[in-house]
Amino acid sequence: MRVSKEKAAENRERILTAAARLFRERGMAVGVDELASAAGMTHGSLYSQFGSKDRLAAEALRFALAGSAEKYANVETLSDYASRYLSERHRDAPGGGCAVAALSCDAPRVGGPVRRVFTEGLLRMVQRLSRLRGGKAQRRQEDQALAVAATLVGGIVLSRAVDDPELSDRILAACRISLGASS
Amino acid sequence: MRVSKEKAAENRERILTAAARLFRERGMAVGVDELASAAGMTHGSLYSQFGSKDRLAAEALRFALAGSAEKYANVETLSDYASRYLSERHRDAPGGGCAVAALSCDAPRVGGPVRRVFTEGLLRMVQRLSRLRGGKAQRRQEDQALAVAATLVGGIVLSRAVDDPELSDRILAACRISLGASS
DNA sequence: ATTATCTATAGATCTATAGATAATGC
DNA sequence: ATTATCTATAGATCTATAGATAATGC
Repeated sequence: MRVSKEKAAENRERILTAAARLFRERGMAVGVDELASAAGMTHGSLYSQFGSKDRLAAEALRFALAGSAEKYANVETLSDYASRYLSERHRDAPGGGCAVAALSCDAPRVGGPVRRVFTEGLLRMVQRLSRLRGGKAQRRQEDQALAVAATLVGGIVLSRAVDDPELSDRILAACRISLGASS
Repeated sequence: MRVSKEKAAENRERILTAAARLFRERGMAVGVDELASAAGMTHGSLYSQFGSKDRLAAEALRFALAGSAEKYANVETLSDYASRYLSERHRDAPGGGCAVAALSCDAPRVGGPVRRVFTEGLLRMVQRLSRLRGGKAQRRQEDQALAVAATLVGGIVLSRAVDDPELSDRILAACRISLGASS
């Protein structure tokens, strides 16, 4: 049964919202059927809108990255950025968190568009970080921002990976301190 | 057809060797059938030896981690460690490289034994790193080593994830410099 | 007429198990 | 007698497609 253009666009956004969460929580291992039912639809509909799981993943990733960029738009210092990024809160909510961190290990294993969008997302993050830095030469700033991004992503990824909560907290704290955040 | 105890142990090691490589290359997404055939066996045999895919994964991960620990045993400075860990060579050979980096995103999604072994592997890496550091208080040394490990893992993971070779090289170089390695 | 959605299903693949086979090790 | 391995298969799940349905938008 066909729905209105309006309604269809709304459905599309509901799919993207659900998919952005599920892909971040479970990586590419999430199934199309679950993606569809999480958005209250059947997978058939999802295929007629996106064509393939990969294309949906690429769009959902773009959607997720845009949301994160917005969240960090008003951060003014590297210390603030690190405090927020390397927080227990961020660690415990991967479905709403940084998609670069969530999909960093899946990215090399998937092809084409998803990887492209991933790379663009990382670059945006690095450019944001490099602007928080002091007034050195721009190329040098960006290089430093790349290393900062590695510490951020590595820190949150490892804090989620270990099965010892105390160690997990310690990882976050150590990375925050290493990046000059207060605690 | 039964084989000798000797031959069976040899087969077991061949399975572990193949599995350690495949799990690092493809994460938990690799299938039991492929694991078996990469070791020149059928999956039935693999099940009678390991019981489940998860148990095989845990053993293969332990095997992979032991191999990496050995590789870095004779490294004497953090600078050397970083130069080797964050090398193009390591990036381009995930199947033989650090299993902590290769499975860091899968770890939070798998349960029990695999995650346990992963955590132990990270701890061993951190202890190794903390001993390369100067003579500060031990706890503080370990905290710094945690941040160093995050930069190492984040750096190699991101360098593998992006689809731009030049950017990939830049990530590695920036992290090496950030950790005090020469180039 | 167009099209968003659903139903049904194909075809592949995945983990796991049961039972047969055949050589070892007692 | 034990057991490492293989064959065959169960049962679930996965991605994808074809065709029907029914409401929109012209």
